[in-house]
Amino acid sequence: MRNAEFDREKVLRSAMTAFMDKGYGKTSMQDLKAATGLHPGSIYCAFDNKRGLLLAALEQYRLDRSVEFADFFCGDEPVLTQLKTYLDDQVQKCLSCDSSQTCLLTKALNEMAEQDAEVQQIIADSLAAWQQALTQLFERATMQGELTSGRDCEHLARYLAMGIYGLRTFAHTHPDAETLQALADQLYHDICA
Amino acid sequence: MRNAEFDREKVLRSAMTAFMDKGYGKTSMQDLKAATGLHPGSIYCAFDNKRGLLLAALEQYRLDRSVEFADFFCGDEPVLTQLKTYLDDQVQKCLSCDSSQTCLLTKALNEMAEQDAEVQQIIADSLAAWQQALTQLFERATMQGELTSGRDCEHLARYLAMGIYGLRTFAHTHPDAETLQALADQLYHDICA
DNA sequence: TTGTATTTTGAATGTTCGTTCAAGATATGC
DNA sequence: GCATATCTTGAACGAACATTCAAAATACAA
Repeated sequence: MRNAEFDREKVLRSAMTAFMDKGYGKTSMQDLKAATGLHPGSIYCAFDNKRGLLLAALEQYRLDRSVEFADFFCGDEPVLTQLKTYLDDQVQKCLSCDSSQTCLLTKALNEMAEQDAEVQQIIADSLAAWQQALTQLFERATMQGELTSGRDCEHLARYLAMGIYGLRTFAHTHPDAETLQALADQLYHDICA
Repeated sequence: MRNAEFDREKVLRSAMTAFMDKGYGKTSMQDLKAATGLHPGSIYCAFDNKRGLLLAALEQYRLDRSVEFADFFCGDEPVLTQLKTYLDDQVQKCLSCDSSQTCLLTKALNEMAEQDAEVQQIIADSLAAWQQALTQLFERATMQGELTSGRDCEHLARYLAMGIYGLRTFAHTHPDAETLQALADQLYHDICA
């Protein structure tokens, strides 16, 4: 006879950035209360517990990133041109100071791998879906003659994923634009040339 | 009038693996007591506090890795052959199930970046030293004609570092030998060919 | 307007944490 | 063998934590 008052997506996005800021372990319920505007009881009512909120946030993150990804590759420019734009955007995200631009999936993966098998599996599934989308991208590029045929698209996708993971970690110690852009450029070159 | 009874290096290596297992935040003093065999009071006496123990462990880790690195590149084979061996060993470490083979530096960096500036700086310094060693490797390879001259050795080193960072994260979701080896092989090829 | 099912609220709970400290143990110098 | 400086021990501390719950508030159906 009464509906929840809060906006679920807004709450989840707030929780996302809170988790990205401090990591899951160091984000207290007080932090989450401050970030989401929800009192502890409401969080427990809606998401069971802190871990449930993380799971929901991970799912929302996957969704948001999936939409963002589609936007990058919906135009009618050559696929590889779109990929270059995508990579440049990754560099910009690495440069951004605010931590809401880091990847929640890899952050949580690094923090909780081997501690919480279920969370690890959920993250692995999301990352696998991303890699599959990258694979389809290279297949499209091959079909349109942008890539010499006969190349292993799945391998290319994995290599690109590895490069982006590495770029993110690298950026933690070398957050200057020139260096990161040079690395991204070489990565693009090694994959597409 | 009385010396400490424990072996400092052993204690630090135990603490290292404890931190690598659970991460800094989730490793409790009880865990550290169990891992090191030292009672809380002794830890506080020797390292001030939990954070001090981390700092000491990070330093020991840097030292250990530095020695290990030198061992890989002390022979008289071609530098690039040694590098290939080094990379293959990285793959093996990624495959190893026991978490004591993960990199304490990147693990701590991912966990504490932007939360503890001093720790971040110490880690960044260690990683920078590693990258400089890689740079010198490429310079040696160039001088010995294994690499076409005129290449930017610092850029090569950064690219290799990025690749290894990425390989580690990638391994968290795809821990199979073939895939990782293929990525490492391509990384080697892209750098040395 | 009234009744009721549901949400919101925030104080209280029990647990676990990092840290401290005083008492006990022991190696070393005399 | 005695004295003493140092280390070891582990119980105890307050703070912070995730979680619970009963009371208050509120939207909706009738």
